Amino acid sequence: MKEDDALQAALRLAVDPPGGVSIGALRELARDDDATDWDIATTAAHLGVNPHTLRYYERIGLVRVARDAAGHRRYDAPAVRRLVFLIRMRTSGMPISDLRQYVDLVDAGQDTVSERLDMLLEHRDTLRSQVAHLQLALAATEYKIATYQEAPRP
Amino acid sequence: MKEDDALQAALRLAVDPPGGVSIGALRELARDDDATDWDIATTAAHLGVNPHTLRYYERIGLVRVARDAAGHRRYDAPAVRRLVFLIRMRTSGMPISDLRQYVDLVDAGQDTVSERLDMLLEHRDTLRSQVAHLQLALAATEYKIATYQEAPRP
DNA sequence: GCTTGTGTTTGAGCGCACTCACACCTCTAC
DNA sequence: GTAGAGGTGTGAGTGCGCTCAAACACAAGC
Repeated sequence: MKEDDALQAALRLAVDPPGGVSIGALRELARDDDATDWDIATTAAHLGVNPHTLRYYERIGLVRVARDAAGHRRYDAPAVRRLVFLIRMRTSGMPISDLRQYVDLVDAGQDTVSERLDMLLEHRDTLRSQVAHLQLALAATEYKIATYQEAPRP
Repeated sequence: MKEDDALQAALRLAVDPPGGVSIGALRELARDDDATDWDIATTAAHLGVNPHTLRYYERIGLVRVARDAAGHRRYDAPAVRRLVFLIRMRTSGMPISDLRQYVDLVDAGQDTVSERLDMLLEHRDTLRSQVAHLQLALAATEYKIATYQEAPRP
């Protein structure tokens, strides 16, 4: 029981991150601005990815992107929102094949909602065990750091 | 001082993962049994990796492993402990090149302790921001799950 | 009008971390 | 003594997710 409290405390502390994701960018993205209309370089910069990656994602069918008169990509708010979601899933470990499957389900309409939900539930479980694994590694690393710091030669 | 107690507690508790690594195996590994003397298949099974991976790690110089009369690898407790450390670092995102560097420092003796410490500190920061990132993704996923679950068509 | 900058498509290339194929070896059990 | 399971070293192959190269198009500024 007090074991449990200590765990909670340890986890809460381990979670508190100096140097995480750019909050400003997230806020700006969440603003859901209907005036959003970015070129590929701007979009890539805001999302923190390579422009090549955005073209690649379009090429493999993860997003459809509008073009201007010159044939250049224009990213509006819905496109950016989808990309934010996709990139978040990707960078948290979901493979591209699953993302393909997911967007195919979305495109297939409302009757695929339960399948999508299943995918999300599964990804949630994956995320949870990833977090647990990383926290174990973090604790082990901190332990080793402590042994190095307290005794010059352990 | 209470830092230290918390660390001990965190370590002990963080080792207890819901849906994570095999506890039995960890306990067995932690037993630091001087009688440990496994063949490659047993070792791989306990560590949850492919035997090929263990040969690969040896090939690239991450570990040195003793042989029996037939030339077959025998993994004793120190070898297993090093592998546990290496695999933990790897599966928490440290690239092989960094592991190479780290073991080279270890092999170079005591005067490299501060460099090793720096590497560990850096990896700790990486781990912390990884955890933060995953928790953000987890929150986003749970939010989406909630929207799917509470309203049939959001 | 020509350079510079930014974009386009498509196919090819890359880096990482394994993972496998192959040819050979060495026990054990029958 | 021979089959079969499990090992060995080494070079090659694989899968993933980008990332780049090449050849071309347009638009603005000097």
